[in-house]
Amino acid sequence: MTLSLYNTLSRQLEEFVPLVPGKALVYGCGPTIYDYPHVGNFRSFIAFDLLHRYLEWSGYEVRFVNNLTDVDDKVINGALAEGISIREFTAPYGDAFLADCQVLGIRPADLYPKATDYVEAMVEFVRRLEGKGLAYQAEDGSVYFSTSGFPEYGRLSRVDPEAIKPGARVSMDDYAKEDVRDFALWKAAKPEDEEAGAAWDSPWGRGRPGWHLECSVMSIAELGETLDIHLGGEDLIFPHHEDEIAQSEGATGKPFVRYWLHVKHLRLEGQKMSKSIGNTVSVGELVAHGHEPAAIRHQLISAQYRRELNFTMEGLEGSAKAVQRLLDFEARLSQLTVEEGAPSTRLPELAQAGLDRFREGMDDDLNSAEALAAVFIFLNEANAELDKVGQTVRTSDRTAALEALNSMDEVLGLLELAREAREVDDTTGDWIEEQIRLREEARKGRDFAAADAIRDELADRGVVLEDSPEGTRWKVVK
RNA sequence: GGCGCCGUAGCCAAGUGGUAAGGCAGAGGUCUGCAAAACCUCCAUUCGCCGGUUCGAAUCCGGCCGGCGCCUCCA
Repeated sequence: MTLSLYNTLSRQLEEFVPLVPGKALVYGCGPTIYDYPHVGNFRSFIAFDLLHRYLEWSGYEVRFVNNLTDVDDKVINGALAEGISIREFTAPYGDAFLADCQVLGIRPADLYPKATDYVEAMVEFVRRLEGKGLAYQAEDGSVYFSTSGFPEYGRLSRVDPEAIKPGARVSMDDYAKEDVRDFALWKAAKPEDEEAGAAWDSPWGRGRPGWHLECSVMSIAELGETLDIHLGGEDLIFPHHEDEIAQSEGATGKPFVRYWLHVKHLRLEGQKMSKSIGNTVSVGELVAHGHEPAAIRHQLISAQYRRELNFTMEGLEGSAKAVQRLLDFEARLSQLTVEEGAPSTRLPELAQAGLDRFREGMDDDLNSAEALAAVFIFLNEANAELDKVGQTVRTSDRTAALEALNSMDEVLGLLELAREAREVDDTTGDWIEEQIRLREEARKGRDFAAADAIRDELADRGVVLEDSPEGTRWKVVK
């Protein structure tokens, strides 16, 4: 089996065949940093991360570029409102995005290009389009893409070019362009743009790049004229990605992107999450309310990226339990007693079956729900096997089980986050061990009230004790 | 109006022609001083509704009902 991806361009599942064998060039449309990101945004970025991780897991050499859009209308308006430059205005939002990425265990991209660092290349790009007769400067001083020169326009979004006519939703009044479908490549600077530090010199006078142009130029600059995979939220299909294709292919004459993947928007408690409804929730807010990052990540990957997913607080509680269960399973495996001569178990066979099922799920257009199920089926069967065979197993059996679990987690990224959240410093660890010793003495003296008091006190601090024939274990719970 | 998606148990969610994964919640049991963890058993004869195709459909086709997205800044 090989990886299949649903390509928005063909509206079909296609086998992933990269341009250069063994390598994958991936571009993710990142956030416009005009505000703090919310969990809805992170459904997309975690989907990007799943692809990033899975490609690497599958042996591809991946170059992953995730841009930050730091100049557009919203950025400029925000900067003006605060009386600062766009650079000052966007900095905290860009930092917040990267910080939340780290909180959720998103593997860093190879590069996070900012649009404002590529303005020269953007100007060059527009000149290139001009040279091909695909760009014109209108009376308002802005430069537009000439859609009529690109017959393929509309192929991605399947919008009928003829259907886009001036009407209720698209007004021609505000524009000097020749055709409603034409879009700005370069916007002539207004006094406000100058004030916000969002204007650059160009052959067409002072101005700033158009939003769609930014992604085309950054992706081509960093990945080449044809890239393998371009990611984004479903809202970007039209017009953003449609326009990217038109510009890019218009300029280069080459296919721009081989696979277009779009992530479905997240719902929150059954409702669309949006700033206008006022129901957005940030990662930081969730964490502040005691929800651990691993649980947030779990819920965000509990459905495949292309399916509807309803993010709920109830679901988050369930996700936290599921994460704890993974952790308990790992702890159980780690604490097994190993002995070379121990009887063989079904562990290696179960581990292999789990990995196979996991791969099958992920190969099927990154079906993370299926991949997650594979992990839990393995967990259930391995636990049952261990209940049967007891505490002592062969070294190779334990290793097979642990390696399978951790291998799957290299893609899911849940255990690594959960472990991190439960780290305890040595002093605290020693204190906990001492409490356990005191409790053990009380138990031996059959003073269960004293023993339970110690256990309760630890529980209040998030430390749960588990008695077993091998002694008392402790764990941190979230 | 145009393009598109979805409707599976209390909740979340796989499965897209061969007789319903997984997670959470719930009930009973084993283990335990009691717990915790784990395991065992149970928890949708049924997949929005109605027709059709088929030996066979949650899966294909048609109709209806319901929910949602994009078309406008939005991951």
